[in-house]
Amino acid sequence: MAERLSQEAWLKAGFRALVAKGPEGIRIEPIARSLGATKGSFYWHFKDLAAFKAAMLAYWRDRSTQDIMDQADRIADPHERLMGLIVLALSIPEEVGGAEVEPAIRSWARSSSDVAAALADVDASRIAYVQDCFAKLGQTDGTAGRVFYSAYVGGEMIGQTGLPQSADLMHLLEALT
Amino acid sequence: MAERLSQEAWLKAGFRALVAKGPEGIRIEPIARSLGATKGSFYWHFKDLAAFKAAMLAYWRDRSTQDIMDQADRIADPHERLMGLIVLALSIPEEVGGAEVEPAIRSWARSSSDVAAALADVDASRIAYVQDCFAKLGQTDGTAGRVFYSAYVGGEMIGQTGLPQSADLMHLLEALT
DNA sequence: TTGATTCCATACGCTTGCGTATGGTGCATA
DNA sequence: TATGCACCATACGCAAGCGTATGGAATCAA
Repeated sequence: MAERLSQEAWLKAGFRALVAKGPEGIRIEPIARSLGATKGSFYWHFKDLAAFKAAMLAYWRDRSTQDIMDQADRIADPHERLMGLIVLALSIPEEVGGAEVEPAIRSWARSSSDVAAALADVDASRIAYVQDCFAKLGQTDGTAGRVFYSAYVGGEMIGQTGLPQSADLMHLLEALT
Repeated sequence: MAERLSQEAWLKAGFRALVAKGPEGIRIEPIARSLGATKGSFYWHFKDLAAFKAAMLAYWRDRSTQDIMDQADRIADPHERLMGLIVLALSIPEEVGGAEVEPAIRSWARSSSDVAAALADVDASRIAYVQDCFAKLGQTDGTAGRVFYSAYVGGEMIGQTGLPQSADLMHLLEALT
């Protein structure tokens, strides 16, 4: 733990703290200790705590929206695409904190309007994307996408993970089409 | 704001702080200021911060589980009961903080294992109750209850409130039966 | 080798909140 | 009216974290 640290190493440690302790866990000195470093390193890489949090948000946003949709876009059939979306969304790589990150960010959004705004954007674009898939399947009333995405988010929040959740979502997908 | 304060007044102020600022908003001195009082009053009514948080948790737990189910139990028809449950769950009285309290508690659970345990219990008993209603409607595979409750929780977290959310849940109820 | 640059540790002052100790005020009861 | 108790304010020491200032080690260039 004594080697040089990069910005990204700090950011990942920030997400680890966020997941483990919640938004109030994002504190400079405890994170520094978890890295075997001190504040000196932090203030070299980031201006202050606000800049660090903004960098975390940008880091998460870049990797959790467009990436997944780009992958899903390669699946032609809308029904298959929705099923693929479930798998993709539930298998977030561990390097950005795994599936626990998103509920943690959803918590964080409650105490930061910046995070709330970013999350609202992400939610809206995801819902639009899912709704578009449902529209191609003949569901035009506009509720199916929201309901399906709500079930996904709710499953995340009640601690359901992995196979059981994707099975439930598959079941819901059948019921909605 | 200069009159005598009760335990309940402190608890309600605690929930207001929780909703407004998140779990880290539950701090003695800021809450005291919001009440126009000082720590002296707090430490008369509560042993310390941990006891205060435990009291908040008990307060919420008592009012958000059994109460709603008792009311719903008075509706005989399972289908009508599920629809009534939606209305009841989405119209939490403002005196305990309104519909915002539950997402806030869900956030809080991420940083406190006590809260997480209480919330898991509440979720489990609600899912069991909803699933029982679905069972009476012929849904015996056990996923409908979880899916329906997930959609409810997800709608809460996405920031959907009031009429739109209940309309979506009604729609889902039709699709699942 | 020497100088410059990058990266980090240490030390300091400041603020905020926790918990305690102690004194004061108003209301009840005798 | 006097006395006791319930309720609260004030003041203190303590700990933790933020941001800054400054010096030192490592690395690369010239």
